[in-house]
Amino acid sequence: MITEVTGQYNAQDLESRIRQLWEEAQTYRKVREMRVGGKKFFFVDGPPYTTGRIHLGTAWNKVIKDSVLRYKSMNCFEVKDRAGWDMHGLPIEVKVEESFGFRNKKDIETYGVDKFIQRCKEFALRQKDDMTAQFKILGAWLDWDDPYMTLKNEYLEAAWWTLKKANEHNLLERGLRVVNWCPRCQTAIADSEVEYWDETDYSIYVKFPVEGEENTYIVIWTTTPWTIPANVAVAVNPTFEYSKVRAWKDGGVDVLIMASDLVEPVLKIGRYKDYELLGTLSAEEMQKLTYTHPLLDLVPGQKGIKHGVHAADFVTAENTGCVHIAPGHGLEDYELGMKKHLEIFCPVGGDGRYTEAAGEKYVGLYVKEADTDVIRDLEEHDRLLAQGRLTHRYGHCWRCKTPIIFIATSQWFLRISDLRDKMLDEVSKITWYPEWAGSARFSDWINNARDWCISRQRYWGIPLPIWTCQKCGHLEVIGTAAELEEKCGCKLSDLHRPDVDAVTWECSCGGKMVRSPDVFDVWFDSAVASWATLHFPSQEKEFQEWWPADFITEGHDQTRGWFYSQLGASMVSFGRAPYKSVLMHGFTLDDQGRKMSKSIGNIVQPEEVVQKFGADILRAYVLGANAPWEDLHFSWEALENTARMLNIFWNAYRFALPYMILDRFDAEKADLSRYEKSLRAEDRWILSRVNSLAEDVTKSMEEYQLHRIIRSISDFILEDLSRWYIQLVRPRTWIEQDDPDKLAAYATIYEVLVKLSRIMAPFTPFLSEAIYQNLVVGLNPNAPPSVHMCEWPKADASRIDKRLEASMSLVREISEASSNARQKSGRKLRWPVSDIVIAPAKDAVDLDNLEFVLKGQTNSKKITVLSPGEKPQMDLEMAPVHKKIGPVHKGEARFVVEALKTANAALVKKQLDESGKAGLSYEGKNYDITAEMVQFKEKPPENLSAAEFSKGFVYVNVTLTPELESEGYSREIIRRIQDMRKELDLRVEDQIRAVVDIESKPILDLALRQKDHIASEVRAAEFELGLGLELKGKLVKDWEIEGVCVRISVDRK
RNA sequence: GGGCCCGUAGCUUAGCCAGGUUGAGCGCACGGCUGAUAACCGUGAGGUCACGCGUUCAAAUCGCGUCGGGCCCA
Repeated sequence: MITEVTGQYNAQDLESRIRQLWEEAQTYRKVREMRVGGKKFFFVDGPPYTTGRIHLGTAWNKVIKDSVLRYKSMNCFEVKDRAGWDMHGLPIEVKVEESFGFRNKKDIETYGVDKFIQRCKEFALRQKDDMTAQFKILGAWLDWDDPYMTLKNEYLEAAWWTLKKANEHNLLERGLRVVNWCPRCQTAIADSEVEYWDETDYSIYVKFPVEGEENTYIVIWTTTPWTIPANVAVAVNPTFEYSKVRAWKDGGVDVLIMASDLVEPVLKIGRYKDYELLGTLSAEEMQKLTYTHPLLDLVPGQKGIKHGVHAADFVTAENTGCVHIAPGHGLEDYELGMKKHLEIFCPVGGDGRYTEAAGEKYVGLYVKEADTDVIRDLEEHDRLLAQGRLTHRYGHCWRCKTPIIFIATSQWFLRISDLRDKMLDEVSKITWYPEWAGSARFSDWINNARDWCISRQRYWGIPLPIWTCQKCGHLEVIGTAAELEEKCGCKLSDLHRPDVDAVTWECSCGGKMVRSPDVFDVWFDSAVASWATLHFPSQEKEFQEWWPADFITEGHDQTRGWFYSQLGASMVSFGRAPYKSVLMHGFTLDDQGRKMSKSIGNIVQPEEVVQKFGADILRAYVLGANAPWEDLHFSWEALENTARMLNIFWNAYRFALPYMILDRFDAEKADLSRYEKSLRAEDRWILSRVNSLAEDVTKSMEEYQLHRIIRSISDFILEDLSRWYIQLVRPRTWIEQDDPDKLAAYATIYEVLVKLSRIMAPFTPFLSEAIYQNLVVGLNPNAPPSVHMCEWPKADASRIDKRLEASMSLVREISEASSNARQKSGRKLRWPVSDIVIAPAKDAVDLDNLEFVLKGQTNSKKITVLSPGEKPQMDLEMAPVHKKIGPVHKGEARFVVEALKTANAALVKKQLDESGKAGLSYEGKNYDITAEMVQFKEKPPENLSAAEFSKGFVYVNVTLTPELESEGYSREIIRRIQDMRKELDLRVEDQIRAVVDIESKPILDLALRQKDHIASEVRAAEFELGLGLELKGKLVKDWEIEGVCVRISVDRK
């Protein structure tokens, strides 16, 4: 049985009710089970990091995922949908460190690595549970009971296995490299973990003394004075010309060498008064120079290093055109160093402090704080040409925000750069939404791909499964726990540090195999998700059946993140991309397009939105606000619009229920096929529209044009269903007997609502379910018990009638135009008009049996459609053309103009048409005019009010007749009695007693003509209409109709 | 310096891939409707579709360039 719903759409109540229903009925599990054996759809959830709180962006992300998966499931796909969690890495270490007040690695070691790891694990698991609850509130149907977690042994093995593969493919390498280094976390960090923002640093110009030339210097510039002790070379651009100048300043004279184009600005900065050019040097000649380190006496490590000049393309025409090279502290420096066989000198330790190699003056100093010491020493050595401050973008550790430094360290690398071309090839095979996400953005990123530093000198992560022999250097990469057991004969219950650190065995050379103490870069964890989630490598079956993934979707930040890391890991192990299609979505920003951040205080929590509006409204909003790949500017106002739209849908649903219940609507009556002959044109129209909607949504969904889906649905609900069909169908629901016309309307509404609930199910799953439960399960206990078990409603082509749809939209336009015309002449819609004339300009207007609809909606007695170009009889207006009248009639011109005002325009036109001239008279005098002296304009006659529509004009005849007036007054009275019924809170079927007293006799007479009609419309069993009547009953009210006082009393019978 | 995206009414946006009258919502003003009604409808004001050049019969849409914003890289 269908139950009546009362009150407004209350999303919170509805959603908690549905959530409970799903839980009790195990709906999610049953939905997934029923699709087993269907075509496979392998989705991999990009694992959110277990921060404990979801934010709007993660909410949007999961809503997209859920909508796609629900859609696929309704399309009978067997969906693989394990949720995933990214649980290792520095962010959690930092959180745990904070909770204990730890400041560095030593504190952790003192506390105990095993306990620290345990805390990290507990922390991650707790956060995961919190976040799961938040995602569930959104209605995200993923497999929350069995998610993949990067901290599980099985998952660790997937990473191990992958590294082993990389090694087999000769893509694993240990080497000295300059890496981004966080001196606080004391670990290498990936390029993608570096955050840039403005920082003010020193900007210094330094003089490097040229060997063998008195008082002569090469001038370099740097923003990192602390790297000067590590300087081993100078780079120059091979195409530049350099100058040697003698320059004077207070207290001395120097010979300086720098790029010719930069001499003047540099000397100005150095406050030199004057200079003379001594000669120029080519880059070739520059390279013959050698120089002495400016702080040679302070830095013992510099002894024995030969300092020369080298050519490098990366040198730009900025500053001095001579670049300070410290291969131990810069990426390009390092590469140049490798190429030119320079010393890789790095007198800085992992803690960011100088080592002994930097000399006793600097040892132990934190490099960022040593800048001033270095500058002072350069100054004392007379090697400082100038110093200043400069604000520029500088990299920071994304976790602890410490400015990073570059140092040369020994790390493990995957040789991704070797795979660049193959990767690009794979990228082109993937389907990207939007297309440019792959062809432009991602390809560009891959073009710049460098080798991937996968080692981190930390604790909470997947341990590197690399063991090396302490004696012979033999290297083994272990792929699984079983393999490790075999090697060492021991069994580990947990593969994390520190237990795994203790595992050793004897090398064939007799030496000891010891694990490399590093852990994986956390990006490597999620990189293996697509096979780890299939329990590979511990099981192979699932992997064979499902891999690679059909679909993934993440934000555009993942271009350099998960899209990339997955591709990299997959290339080294499988030589192909691990996913077939990618939807790249945007970021959630605030309403002004700014990032949501704590410092601005503009963060919106999804929880807050759900509390205020409910999950469905949040879902519909984020899906529909804009194209998925664009950034979403969150707006509460827009959210309210979405809420309004769904509320109207709710009202539309609610509208028919009382009538259906009253008429004992049942499964048999709901069967639309019984009414084929009784369907009205408007019924066929809305059925056509809902099927067109299914077609449109299907098409948009195939292209992941999610915003278009919500837009189509919203248009359908507001325009077609609420504003139009329900208005049309209303009077039919008031018919009292079991009339086929009424039943056909019910069946139509029923069909539309049921279909709509299915179309909306992937996007607003709660609301759809609630409506489905009532309408479908309520009538038919054998129906699928959830809307999410239904099949996706394919468009029924036999119901789609594009001609009818086109005609209806014309009818709507004409109807709007006629409202417009009525408004112009002050004729309310409640008052009928005798006729409406439609005058198309060019194309014929095809009303396709909708004349009846048009009559009803325009409240008119007759509709006339003219042929294209034809018009109703028009009044003709004339206007004088002064420019033409003046020269001919001269002094009497103004009389001609006066004459035109009173002349009959039609007659004048006739004369002009026939003879080319017309005679006018003014105060007894006659004037002749020619056609050019007058301009004619057509004007609708007084009784016709006109308005334009897309195909021409609509003319409404507003002439009143007693019949029309009588109807108008009766409708005024009906409406007021209905209003009073409402006030009395009467039920639709209740009968009343009513008395209407009208103080004006003529109007009373008009109303009396419709007395019976009024009585039946308001269900009045007793009805009096007259003058000076006694008002009796519960409710008495005075009204004013068209300036006349009307007193009405209403009471229940 | 390079790559990508974006720039449409006061605000938020659709349309752009596939060229053919810029469409909506919010807000504002006026009017209407009333058996869904703490709703709803109509009308009005408000647009150099960032700017310039080009292709074309035709450009918000395609191409080139400029400016502004964002993200990423260097």
